[in-house]
Amino acid sequence: MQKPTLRDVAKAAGVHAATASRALNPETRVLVNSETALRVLSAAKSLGYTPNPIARSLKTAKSGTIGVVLPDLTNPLFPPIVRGIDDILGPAGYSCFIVNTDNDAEREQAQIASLRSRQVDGLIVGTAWLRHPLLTELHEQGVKMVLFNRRAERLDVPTVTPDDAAGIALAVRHLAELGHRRILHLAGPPATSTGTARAAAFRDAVRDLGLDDDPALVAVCASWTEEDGARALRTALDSGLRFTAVVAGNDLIALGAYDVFRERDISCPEQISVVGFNGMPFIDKLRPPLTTVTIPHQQIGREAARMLLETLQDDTDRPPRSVLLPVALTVRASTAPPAKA
Amino acid sequence: MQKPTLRDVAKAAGVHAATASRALNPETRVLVNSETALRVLSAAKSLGYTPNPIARSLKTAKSGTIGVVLPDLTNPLFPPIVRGIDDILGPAGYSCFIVNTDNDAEREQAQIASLRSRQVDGLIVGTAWLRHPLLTELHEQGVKMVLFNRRAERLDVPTVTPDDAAGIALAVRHLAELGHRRILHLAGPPATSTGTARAAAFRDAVRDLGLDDDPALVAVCASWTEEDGARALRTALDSGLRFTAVVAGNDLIALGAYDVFRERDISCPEQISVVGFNGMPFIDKLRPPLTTVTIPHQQIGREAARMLLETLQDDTDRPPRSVLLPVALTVRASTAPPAKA
DNA sequence: CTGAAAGCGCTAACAA
DNA sequence: TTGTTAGCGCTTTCAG
Repeated sequence: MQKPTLRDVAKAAGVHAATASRALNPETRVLVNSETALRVLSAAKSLGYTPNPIARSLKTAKSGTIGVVLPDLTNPLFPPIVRGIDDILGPAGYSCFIVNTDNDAEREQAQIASLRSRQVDGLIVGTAWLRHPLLTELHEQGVKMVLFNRRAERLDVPTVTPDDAAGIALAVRHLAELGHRRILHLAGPPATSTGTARAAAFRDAVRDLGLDDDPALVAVCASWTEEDGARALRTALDSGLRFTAVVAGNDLIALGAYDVFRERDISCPEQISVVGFNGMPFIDKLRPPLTTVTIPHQQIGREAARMLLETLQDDTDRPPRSVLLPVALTVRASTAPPAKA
Repeated sequence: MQKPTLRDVAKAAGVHAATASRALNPETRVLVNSETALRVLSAAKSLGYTPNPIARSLKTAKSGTIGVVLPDLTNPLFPPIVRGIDDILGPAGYSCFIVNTDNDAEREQAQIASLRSRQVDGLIVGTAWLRHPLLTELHEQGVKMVLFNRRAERLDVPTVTPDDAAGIALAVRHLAELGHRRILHLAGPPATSTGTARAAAFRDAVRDLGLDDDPALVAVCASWTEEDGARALRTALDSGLRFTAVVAGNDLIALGAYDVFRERDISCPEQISVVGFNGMPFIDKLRPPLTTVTIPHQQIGREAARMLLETLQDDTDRPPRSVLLPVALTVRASTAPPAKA
């Protein structure tokens, strides 16, 4: 037995396919006699009819699918965000394609091309660079999109990010209150908004609190990874720079710091304190449990999804609003007062 | 300017749409004069033509999409598997929809229904229960699927799992060699193949090695979570049961054990050793770093994807083969010789 | 080897 | 309020 089609339902209800279509679609149901509609609905139910979204898409030029563009799903930051996205998009009738760019521009281009060829209705993008020609071009072509986590310059699209500045301020204040005066910032790549925003916020906080404002106390990591975090910290240590605490650009960089501590027999927090950023799952179980700035992962996903839905809904090109989500400092055992020198 | 269609390409190449279609499709290209084909190809390239998979799907009744069914993407076990799946399916021209069931039968049914309505060509399922009426029914309806991680009874579909028995044997032998004789197994739910297989393997290993074979030394967890792992361990401890080591059904259960150790000031590995299962990301950074049975996550995904592709290819209902992937014991600091009593 | 024609399942004018 | 008609973009017989 074949899967029943709209025509089968129509025949069973004794109406034309068009009428059945109208009756089945909540939007257009008002156009149809309610008795007829009921007849169609019950016919559909008894046949076990489910509409074929492919056929609908072909007609309407809307696929009911969304592309989610990530650097790497394997980064524990993203799964909760993806869940958040799905929590909103699923009930709204959309499904997601997830692609990984591995921070590679070419791969990103290919992946997004593939998404577009699948006729996704919109994009939720977590891979933005400050300068991002590809995204700019897509936006100019009218591709609907929302950015999350990172922003892009000169790209007027809705954006959902954690409150980077507030988070860093919390971290620095916490360390200052513990008595630290020389704090190293392991900054993320300056090509990302999160990298620059957090670094800027760090300098601001240091000045506001009257701590040692030494430019050497900002070390830049080439990527948001353990490896590059470790590398930057090693360089700082080797240069003879003195500091008693580290504010890492994110949790992975903080993990890189942990690796260096182990290599060099530095005890944390006794010799050096560390604060992370993001509140990745399971970092409460590390050795030592990581003090970090917790961001609302799921909520970032939900908010981004909601904004995309809005964007898809009204065609009015009203100025995109952007959202800063509140963060909180979660104090654990990786921070303590500095050792009395 | 509109996106170019096949007809545009055909017109530009001075041929009929049908010919263009044949030329563009590698499968049918042989049917067409190679000069003509070249003309079509170059026309396509210069117009920037990309085929519309929706239209193709409508005609061919194949969507080029696959459904991936997980308990919860947020469980760190799954992202690497999903990457593995994608690594194979992407280049083969497929895209994935990922759904989360949250171990809820109703939700699973709804999610799979949604996948089917999107006309997915096949399913890669990581949520199998030993008795799984829904999957059985789908299989009877001819839905193509591959199971991974967990198996289902009386369901003749290809399956990719880690070698549970070998892994548990490695874990038990390791502990035995350290000198442990009374080992507690925190078993996963017996409704899952992994739960029963690992528990059975545990009893076998204990007997083979001549360790204390006390039935009380297998405690069953209600789910594969930290909470239920902790709960089971607390009960065992409260009952006065004596043991010097724990083989956890998986890493999350092992994490639950860690929580109990902290609650009760039990030091690991000095008082109790622990071995996990799965080799989740980041467990090397726990306190203490977890000794665990490492499974080849990405490879599980890749293998499952490959098997699904095979299944989709030949319609011959040849008996499904199943694959056991090799595992390895990764020894870290959560295991040590038992304290001299 | 290529063209003509039909149709996948649905929706959106337009007419009645 | 309902039916008629046409067509989304592609593939696939069937002729030629």
